[in-house]
Amino acid sequence: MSRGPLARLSGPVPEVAPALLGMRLRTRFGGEATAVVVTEVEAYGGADDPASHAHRGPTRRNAAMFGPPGTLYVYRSYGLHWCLNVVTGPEGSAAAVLIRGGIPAEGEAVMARRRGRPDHLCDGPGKLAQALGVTGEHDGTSVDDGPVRLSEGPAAGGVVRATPRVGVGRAVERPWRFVLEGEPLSDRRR
DNA sequence: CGGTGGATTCTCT
DNA sequence: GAGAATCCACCGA
Repeated sequence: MSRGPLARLSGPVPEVAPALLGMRLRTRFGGEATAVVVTEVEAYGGADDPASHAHRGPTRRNAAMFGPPGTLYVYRSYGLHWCLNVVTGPEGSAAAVLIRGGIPAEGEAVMARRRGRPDHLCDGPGKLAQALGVTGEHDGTSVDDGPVRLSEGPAAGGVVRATPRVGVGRAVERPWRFVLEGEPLSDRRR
């Protein structure tokens, strides 16, 4: 991966994460395409980040985190939800960006069907993965040429706000959650 | 080899 | 605002 939209995946993860805001995340399964524009992300480091799944080194679950930039890392959360991350690399460093929220951009009806409701389609990491149809079977695939792809989104004009990460007790001093301000993220507190 | 708790979400009060 | 639902990787024994 050397050029194109994915080139911005290279660099320190706290800098790469906000650069993903405004990008388009798209899936297509069985002829049904869905996509969102990313509006909320969180950066996670590797061994140096006590809040990261990779903090204690490679395991079977987090193996994808150690892959090259653009690798998808999908894990199960609280036993029932899937959460989707994009590895930023460099390979072996296990840095990744958790996609926490977005705005429906394509296939909204399909997303609503998968979610079982017409609203709150992707305003949370578990909801976003469900709406896009992303599950553990996509863990380790590439957002460059896999079933889940990241591409240039609409011109991003919003202001980026940085806050502490959600649900993370350790390393609270790192404001590694980034939100595209002014977007209709409804009732999200925190 | 069993207990534990999490980068969450939904429903009900 | 609180509690339940529900899985499995990880840790301690």
